[in-house]
Amino acid sequence: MGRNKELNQKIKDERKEQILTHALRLFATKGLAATKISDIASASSMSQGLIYHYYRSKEDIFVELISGAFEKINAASLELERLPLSPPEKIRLALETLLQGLTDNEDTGLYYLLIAVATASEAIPDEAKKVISEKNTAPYEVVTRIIREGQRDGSLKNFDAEALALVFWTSIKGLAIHKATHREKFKAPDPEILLSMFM
Amino acid sequence: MGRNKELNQKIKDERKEQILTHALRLFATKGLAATKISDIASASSMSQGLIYHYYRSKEDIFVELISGAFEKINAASLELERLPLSPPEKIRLALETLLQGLTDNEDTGLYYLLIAVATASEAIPDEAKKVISEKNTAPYEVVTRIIREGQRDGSLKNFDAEALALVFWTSIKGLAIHKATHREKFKAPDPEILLSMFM
DNA sequence: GTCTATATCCAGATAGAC
DNA sequence: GTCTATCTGGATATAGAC
Repeated sequence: MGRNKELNQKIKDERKEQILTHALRLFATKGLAATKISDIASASSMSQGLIYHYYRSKEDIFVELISGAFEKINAASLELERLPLSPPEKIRLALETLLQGLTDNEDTGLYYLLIAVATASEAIPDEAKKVISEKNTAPYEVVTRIIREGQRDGSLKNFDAEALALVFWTSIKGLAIHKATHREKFKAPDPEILLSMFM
Repeated sequence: MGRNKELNQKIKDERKEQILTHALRLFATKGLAATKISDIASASSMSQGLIYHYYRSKEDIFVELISGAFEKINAASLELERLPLSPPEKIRLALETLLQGLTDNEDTGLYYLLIAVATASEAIPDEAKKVISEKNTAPYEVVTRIIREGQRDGSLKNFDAEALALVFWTSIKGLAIHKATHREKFKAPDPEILLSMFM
């Protein structure tokens, strides 16, 4: 009996994962309001009603995705900060990884797109707004700290650190958005271009 | 009678302009699907039904705005190109003007935001997609040409010109999107930061 | 030209059979 | 757990009075 419960739970989790994967793509490319539950259902090869067996509402799915996106990005940011690398090396690694993620068509790109689209829109659930306002600052702060450190030892340019961090992230988001429409045609720019703002 | 007709036409045009102004702000901040006709109506201080006296549908308004946005931006791009300035001066002027427009809360910023949001979303009318695919490339091409010219005379850095133009515009759009959520708190970065990618 | 009232449609969410 | 059928609400768009 305990075994069955465990197995059922696992199946349930997989189902939820499946829904999330397809919802991510749809929300990121069409937005929350324009994505219908039936879109998510048919993308996930299940009936429209079945979605409600796993999630209470469309907004629930959206909020879970937003939370997950920030968790991943924030975890990656903190991980980057703790690597045994010099500030310029950290910035270079971050840019290379992010740009590579965009060209490789990884979910990463979709997460950035989702966040970009979500932060840009006022038409999102209050809970999503709360998540954004709570978790959106961490990546900016991490990059700001790395830049400050590099400026202290003279290895990074002396622009205002917060402004540089802002440009860092908004450039990535801008590229993610551009990629959304140009899918196969999209070619990420040479990381050296963006790097030249920092070093 | 001719006079009356003229006057009526003028009033009608003003009404339409009024609707467009408010629709621009709403579409740019909430997106097409999440913006209700009643939102536009109440923002424009008129009844919901009256909108249909001026426009056939919500999508019509959207398409007209998108077209107008591209016309303005494309005209500004071509104008920039024809100014009697050196390539680095043109790039500098463009960045300064664009960033200034963002901080000054001008409609310009909303136009960029609208375009960024619209190009990012698949959930827009087919006619809007057509307009985008036809008119979106001009600003990229103008910037590419300016960069090439600057590279020939050695006044601009030798990165791939198209990649540079891509970063130019996606950075601006990324900042426009960021500004959308941070309204009053938003402070545009020093143009020199972005400029350091070019010269 | 402008409003109010309403027809129509469509999407979110629920109920209940299997 | 999954489906089909249905309820319900809300938004687009229209009709008709003033």
